[in-house]
Amino acid sequence: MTKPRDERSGAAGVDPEQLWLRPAEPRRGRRPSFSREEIVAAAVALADTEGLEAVTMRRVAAQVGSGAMSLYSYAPDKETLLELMVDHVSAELTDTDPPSGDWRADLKAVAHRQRVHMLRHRWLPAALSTRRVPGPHTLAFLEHALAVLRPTGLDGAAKLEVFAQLTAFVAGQVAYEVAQSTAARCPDRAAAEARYLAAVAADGHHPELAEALAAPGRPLTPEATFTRFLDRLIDGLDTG
Amino acid sequence: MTKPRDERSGAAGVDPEQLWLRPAEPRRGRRPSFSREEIVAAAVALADTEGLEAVTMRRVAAQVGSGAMSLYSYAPDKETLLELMVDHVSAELTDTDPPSGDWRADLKAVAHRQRVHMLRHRWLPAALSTRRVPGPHTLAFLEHALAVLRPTGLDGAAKLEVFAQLTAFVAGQVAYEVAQSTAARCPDRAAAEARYLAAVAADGHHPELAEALAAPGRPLTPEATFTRFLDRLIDGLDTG
DNA sequence: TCTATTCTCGTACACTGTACGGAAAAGAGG
DNA sequence: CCTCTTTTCCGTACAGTGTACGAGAATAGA
Repeated sequence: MTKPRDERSGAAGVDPEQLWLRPAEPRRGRRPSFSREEIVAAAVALADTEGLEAVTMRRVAAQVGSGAMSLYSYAPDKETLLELMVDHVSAELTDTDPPSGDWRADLKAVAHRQRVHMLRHRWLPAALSTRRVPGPHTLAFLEHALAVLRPTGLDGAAKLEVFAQLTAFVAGQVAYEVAQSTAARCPDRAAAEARYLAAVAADGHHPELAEALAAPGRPLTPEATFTRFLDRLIDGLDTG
Repeated sequence: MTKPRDERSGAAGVDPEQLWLRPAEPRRGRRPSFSREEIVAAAVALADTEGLEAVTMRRVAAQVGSGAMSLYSYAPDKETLLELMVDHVSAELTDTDPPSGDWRADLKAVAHRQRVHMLRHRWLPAALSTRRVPGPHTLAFLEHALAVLRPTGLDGAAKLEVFAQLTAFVAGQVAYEVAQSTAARCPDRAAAEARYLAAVAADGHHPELAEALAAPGRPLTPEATFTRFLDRLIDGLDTG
């Protein structure tokens, strides 16, 4: 990792006008051998199957059959490639029904779509955790969410805030859910952790933990927990 | 980055029993020149002032005045050092009053403490996003949270779930809040983004966005938004 | 003093993002 | 046709990463 970019430690990112409102075609010079779409799709495929840490410039390039440095003709840096990836998969969210009028139900549906979307692309919560400029597909989905929120009568800033916070909420829940499920996939690690917690509970200084581990209750499905939290959150939202 | 560890791609992490329940002292061989506490504190200081990406083995070592490889006598790898950092700062959360009996108020106080804690250590949301085994300080705070939840009558698994989800919620909100504030610190970037959004809004395909930007309403403070969401979440929680 | 054990840390290696610059390809103008 | 300009392609190089290895230093028990 090296960042000899001129940017000083403040914020990063590329001019969104140059990125998303591209000047179409320069019609001069060598024709590109690849498309941005193709490269971003390869990066997404890599992240989907092997995780975000497998997305390196060299591996993406190998996937599309180019040299590593060629990618820099399509995205100015890796950070931007990640932004493109996020917007690329957001295209899966843009086939939306018009709002039904019951904004709470519609908003819950929005959140559920986001959840299954993030579960399909498990790297999304991590990729969303840094600030990004919304691309066209993200904006299309935002447009839908704003339409859903229209009956609330909230003002502009409040509607945007609700959408952002809801997305952060879903990302947090999915990140936790994904962490849980990958931890459970490794039984000896899980067993070691259980032994450790049992040892802590047995030391006498953690009576509440001891009791919680002793009386576990029936196991909860992540989806049910998500739905319960989400319902509480949205049912309680003030209108106007 | 290289991970020639024997672990196969499944899960990572170190045996928590060996990590947290350490055998005290071996009383043989060369005496350690540093303490784990000292090293972890240096890493935390680095993360607090320069961000998580400044926490490299070499920089931490330089901070405590050792060679980079010496750190591996105190933590088996960087991942573990991060776990130690998380638990280290969690010590700031362990001076808790006993539950008042009003569990909703107590739980809101827990979340607010977590929020200011994460705002003090802005790298925490990112560090928490991967699965970690709770260390002693984290367990002490968990013990408090479980005590707070006692009046709810929830079973063990449900109480643990509520705590985990609440933590994920707070982390998500704080991550968003931090991203917002660092973006606002760079005025030309913010202006470029505003121009971009205005251009999108003006294209006629985003009427809701156009209206939201045109009627912004008065600006919201992050804390007020957090409180509103949190209250809705907790007031709506079912009891047992 | 010898030996076992532990910590210290210089060196080395595989890997990262990316600056640089030359070569290749394509259109425009002669 | 040749050039000029512009754009893409990509090999090479470099600074910086986590960490394996192993030689040396320090300490405790024999």
